[in-house]
Amino acid sequence: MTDKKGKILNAALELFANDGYNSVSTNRIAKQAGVSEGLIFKHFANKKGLLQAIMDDAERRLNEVFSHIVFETTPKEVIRKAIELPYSIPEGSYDFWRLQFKLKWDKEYYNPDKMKPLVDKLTWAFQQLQHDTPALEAKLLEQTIESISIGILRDGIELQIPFKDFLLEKYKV
Amino acid sequence: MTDKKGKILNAALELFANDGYNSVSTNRIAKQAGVSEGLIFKHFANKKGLLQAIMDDAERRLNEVFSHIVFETTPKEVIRKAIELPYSIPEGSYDFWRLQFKLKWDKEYYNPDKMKPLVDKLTWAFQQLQHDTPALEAKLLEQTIESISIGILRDGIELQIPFKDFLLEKYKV
DNA sequence: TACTTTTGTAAGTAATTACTCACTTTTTAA
DNA sequence: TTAAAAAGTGAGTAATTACTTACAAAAGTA
Repeated sequence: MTDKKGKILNAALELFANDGYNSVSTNRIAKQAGVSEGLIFKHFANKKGLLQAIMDDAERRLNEVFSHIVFETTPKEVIRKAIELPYSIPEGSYDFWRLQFKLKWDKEYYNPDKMKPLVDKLTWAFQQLQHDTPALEAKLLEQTIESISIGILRDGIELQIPFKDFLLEKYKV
Repeated sequence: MTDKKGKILNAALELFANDGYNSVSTNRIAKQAGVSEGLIFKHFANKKGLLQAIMDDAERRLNEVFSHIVFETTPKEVIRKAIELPYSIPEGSYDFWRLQFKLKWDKEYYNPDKMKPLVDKLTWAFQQLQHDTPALEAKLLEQTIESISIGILRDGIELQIPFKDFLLEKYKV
């Protein structure tokens, strides 16, 4: 039980995240995973299927992340947890999330509705707090959270730390 | 004087912006440009040199864009013009700017200092306006402007229109 | 004019690509 | 225990890749 399928997935994830899907050959994935190239095609129909397997995980993980916020009942807690979101990404999953953001530039995988549960909940929160344009406030905060996430995934968390308290104070949460 | 060099550059720009550098073959570029593949290598040392030629243009264009803001003398005008920046991107140059944002995920071309002139000027503006943490305010606004730009380049300007007045009002400019 | 340089082409090239196939080893289950 | 299924290998393959080269047309220049 050496879980070579898992080794392939991990190798592909790391390489795709760092160099991009098209820059990574199946040969390189096999070498990094320590398996024969043929095995990749036993477990996944083709190279795209390998990427798809990674992407299938993404929706699950994203909803898991959102669930902590969506089930929150007080508006201020919703906003606070949303701001804290990027800072709670485990370092071990940086590759995974960096790949997700990278693929947002890929027509095939870009889906603007992925963030909808978060935006909807934020809209609700700003509505509760009597904001004039809750939908715009929500979208703005979502974009800010995404920007911070991108900063963390690209340059590490240190540079983004000051933003946390700055935002918590700005939104008074 | 058919300017085949220009045709190559335009074809490469469009294809790189839409499909990504690594997904586009020199063969495809030549076909799109209506030239022989060999001519690409007469004008540009190699495929990377072709991308580099496009990138060389970027710094010039970015500084040109920033110059309108940097020479502004009143803080409110600086902030207002910064917010209006994404909305003034000419449609004809969407491919160009989309490629720039896409390449931010590429270690070879990512340079966090590219936005420094804008951030510096915004910091100055918030300082003039007596903000407690002008550097953080500036970085936040810069990120917002980037997010809006990305939204425009990816999905078109319509969805981002409401943000313009929303932000101008929020920043009271 | 003549000659040199630049611009252009078309047919190559070796290397790499995603993927297949014949085969062996290991695991599962009746 | 045994047979079938699954996991795994390594040597293929045709197509595509970035790039070269030999040569022709056009443009610049004396």
